[in-house]
Amino acid sequence: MPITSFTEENYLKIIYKLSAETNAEVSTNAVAELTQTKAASVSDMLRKLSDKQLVHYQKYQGVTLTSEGERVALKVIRKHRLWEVFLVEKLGFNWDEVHDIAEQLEHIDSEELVEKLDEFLAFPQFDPHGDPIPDNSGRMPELRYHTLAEVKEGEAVLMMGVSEHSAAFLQYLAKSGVSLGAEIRIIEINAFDKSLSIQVAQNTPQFISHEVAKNLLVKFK
Amino acid sequence: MPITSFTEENYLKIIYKLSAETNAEVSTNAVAELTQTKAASVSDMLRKLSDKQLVHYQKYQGVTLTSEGERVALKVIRKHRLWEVFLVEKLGFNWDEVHDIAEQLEHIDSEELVEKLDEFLAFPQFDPHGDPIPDNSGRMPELRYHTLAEVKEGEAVLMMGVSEHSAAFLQYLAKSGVSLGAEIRIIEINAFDKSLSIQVAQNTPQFISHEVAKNLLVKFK
DNA sequence: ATATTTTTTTAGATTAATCTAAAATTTAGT
DNA sequence: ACTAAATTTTAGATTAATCTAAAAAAATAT
Ligand SMILES: [Mn+2]
Ligand SMILES: [Mn+2]
Ligand SMILES: [Mn+2]
Ligand SMILES: [Mn+2]
Repeated sequence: MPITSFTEENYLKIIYKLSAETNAEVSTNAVAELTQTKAASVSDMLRKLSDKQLVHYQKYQGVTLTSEGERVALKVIRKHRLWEVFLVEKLGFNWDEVHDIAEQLEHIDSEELVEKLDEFLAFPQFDPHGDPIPDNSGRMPELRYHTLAEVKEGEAVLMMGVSEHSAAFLQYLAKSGVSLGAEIRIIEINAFDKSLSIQVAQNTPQFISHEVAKNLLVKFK
Repeated sequence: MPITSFTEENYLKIIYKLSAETNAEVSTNAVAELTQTKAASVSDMLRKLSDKQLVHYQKYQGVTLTSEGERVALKVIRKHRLWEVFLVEKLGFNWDEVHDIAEQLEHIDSEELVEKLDEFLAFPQFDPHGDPIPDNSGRMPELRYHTLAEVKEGEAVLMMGVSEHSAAFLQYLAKSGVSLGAEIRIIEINAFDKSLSIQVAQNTPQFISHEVAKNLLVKFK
């Protein structure tokens, strides 16, 4: 009954994300990697989404969303992030446990449900990972955060989000006391491997790798 | 990843319901009517469910659930009813608006989600239509309610549920002030067509048809 | 500029769930 | 007990989403 299948919605969401990262046409292989399918399957699906006017697609030239495709993608992302807030705020899940469940809930088809859920959650602006939640017309703030890897010695910033969403990474952060809104001060940066000593809130300083720092989104106070 | 598809789950739920009503083998046509498919499609699916050991099925002899099939069906019914409670109690939906949404939510696959939802709702025993919610091992109370059509003139009963779940019927009841727990007194029964005059709580008496009375589940005080 | 490598598309199958039309079986009516 | 009617199953297609292998196109490297 909905116009788009679960599968089509997942493709649109992935094309949206890749396209937002690069601001360019998305390659068949890039989509195949994220959908966990083969390039041949992606080619088939792109032709189909193109027939439905959800993507602009020229053979061998990559794919971008049409405005209708983007509208659908943003609706799915809105639902995904609202459900994540519900799971964490209301049901008590940890932020590393909600992704797979939200991956299912994002396809539930009911406008009224989304609007009532939004209201029940008091119209949250961000999901548990700091990602902005599109409003019901698809708008969301352009966030211009920095990564912790860009911050200089001695400076203090606020933790605003993550750019890596794996459970392993999120669990590691939780164990390290790094949560949304926490203050992080750079004590020292190792000149050799760019690893850092940081202080989270008033805790004792700890070491983190450059790799970790690159995936932490922060803003200056 | 789950062992059963949405489609298979819907078939199992329907076989469970038909089989609970009649205490006998369920016919192919009966399943076809509720799944909104053709008998040929049902035959195919029954063979498949039988291969998966979820139903006992002998060609031309009807179908019943195996204990594993019943376990799966009860899990789906548990989820359906818990989500309905959530939609009504937490999100403010009316009891006639929740069925189609729960029909989707019942297939979300996460044990932890169901258990946390149950806890969040304070372990409800009944859904918004008075139907009992199976516990996490599939047990639910055998309810021996009567229909309002069996009650005699002058007697008063408590409204406990409905056996018809259409939006039209539920909206009609809501407009008539008939909700779960309400006291209903039979003022008069028309000897010709068995229509009744009833008083709900302290409201002014009103007429309802025998057909309506047959679909109201009540218990004596 | 041509050859090699990489990427992408097409061709041809497969699986799940459905359909229509025809055949088989069961049930019901005399 | 037969015959007719109803029910159920099978045969053969169709659609969505996927795959592997082969062909085509684009990108890269000498
Ligand atoms: Mn998804
Ligand atoms: Mn998130
Ligand atoms: Mn369902
Ligand atoms: Mn219900």
